[in-house]
Amino acid sequence: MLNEEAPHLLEKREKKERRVGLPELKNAEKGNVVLRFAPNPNGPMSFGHARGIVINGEYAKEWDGELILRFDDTDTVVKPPLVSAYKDIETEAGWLLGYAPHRVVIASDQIPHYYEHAEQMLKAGFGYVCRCSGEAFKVFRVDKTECPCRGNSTETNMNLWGKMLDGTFKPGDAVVRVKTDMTLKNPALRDWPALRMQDTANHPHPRPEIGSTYRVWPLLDFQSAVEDHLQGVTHIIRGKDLMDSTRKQTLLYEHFGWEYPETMYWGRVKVHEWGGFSTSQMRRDIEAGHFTGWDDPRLPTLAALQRRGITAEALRAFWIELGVTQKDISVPLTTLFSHNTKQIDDEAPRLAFIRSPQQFNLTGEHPSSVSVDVHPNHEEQGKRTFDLTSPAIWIEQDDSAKGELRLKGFADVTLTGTDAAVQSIDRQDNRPIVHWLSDAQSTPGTLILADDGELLELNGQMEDHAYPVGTMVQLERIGYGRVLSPTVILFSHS
RNA sequence: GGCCCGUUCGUCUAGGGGUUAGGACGCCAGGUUUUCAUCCUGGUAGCAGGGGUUCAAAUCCCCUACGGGCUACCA
Repeated sequence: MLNEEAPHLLEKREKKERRVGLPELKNAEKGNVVLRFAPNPNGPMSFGHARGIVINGEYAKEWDGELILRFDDTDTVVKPPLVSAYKDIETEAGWLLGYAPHRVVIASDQIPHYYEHAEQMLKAGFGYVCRCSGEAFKVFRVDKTECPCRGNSTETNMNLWGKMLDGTFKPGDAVVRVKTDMTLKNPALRDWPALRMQDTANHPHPRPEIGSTYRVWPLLDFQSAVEDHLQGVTHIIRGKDLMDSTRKQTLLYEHFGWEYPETMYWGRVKVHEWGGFSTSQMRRDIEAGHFTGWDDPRLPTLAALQRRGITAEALRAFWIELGVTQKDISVPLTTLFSHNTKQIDDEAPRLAFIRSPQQFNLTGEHPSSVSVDVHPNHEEQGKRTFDLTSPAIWIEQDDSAKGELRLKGFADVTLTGTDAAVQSIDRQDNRPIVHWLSDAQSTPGTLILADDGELLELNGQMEDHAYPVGTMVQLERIGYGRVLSPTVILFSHS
């Protein structure tokens, strides 16, 4: 009866299930999904790029689809590509994804295709060569009036196009525009520029195989639109700053008679601990020697994060959790670190590092050696043994001020002068438990930490170990770090 | 100036007409632990503001405020 009177009351219940993971991909067909991630290779990737790779990559995996890594390297003057970045980005993408991108496309290799489509556009009459300056055209755009070039005949357009190609025109003399409608409500869409000329004689494309070969280059909206069609992209997921780009490209797709892919957008992300870093600025700062390189731990690059020991799994979990909301957000790095802790803690061997080490001499009755677990939750990882036949031990200065201490895993001691008198091997009271080292099993070492824009090198006493470079360890009572050498550890996070 | 997008616990996120508004991080309390780690248990706290539609609004509409973006011969 309820079913007849008020069916909606019964239907509601199942809608309450909470979604886990990424939202549903609209109009997706298993095995027939093509996504792409399209960075400008003007430097290695930074934290924000990871979102593009992770989100697109996860959808590709989920739908048995393909992920295209596309280098949008069509500017040689304002944001010139960095030759080494192509390879770096591809490697980093593979690391982050856990699989190699299915296809790699380099826009600068595709120029002939873009020319073909530009000519097709000119011949079909939905594009024209515009000889107005940028400033002059801005007036037309604001006033909703058509520029005189808009009325060019096909012959005129083809003639002018030829002059762009053969170098009769110089950069700034002419651009190819897509005819939309100068009265469109959104000024950003009015007869937008599709191709322009670049001074590749003085600003050759950094890829030697391209160099100064082309004078005419497509702009992002045109290049991306044509390439997405050529590659059969079905879904575009990118930042919402490109929303108007979608609208421009949709107008072009209508001219060509193509169907525009499904789109999704994410909002702007700021990381509380990092201000605004731009790839171009980082590149200048590195070249000026302000940073040690792209993997300088102070930098928000993927290389730096990887060097610090942030795992690809943690990065993926982090971005998947943020999803694809269009909200502009500001997230703390601690969220990423929390994901990372979950990834590494179970494996990370424990190690002692004594900051501001003070040496004491053990006195009183005690065993000649003591063993503690490599990992408290995993006995199978073995023991660390400290030889105590020689009395020298190390304790952190801050701890030594406390006077009465429990040396972790060993004994209760009382500090007097430079003596550490063993009072009891068993724990007798609730005095503070501190980490310590025997002089015999330790050497001077360094803990490097990136703190508030500074690179600090903390010297101290490092427990001897044979872990290979790259091992993530947990420094007792300090936090996680990555082994850079037997005596140097790069602090990761607490 | 024009146009576009957004606003749910401190932070991030789920939910998109009827929910005790769920989860994660953080924080607090307790437990395990010879690390201020990990792990477990519990607690804390939220629908930007104002109108409207509706029996019913966090959810739909309008306005305002705030945040972000585009309007480049950058991507």
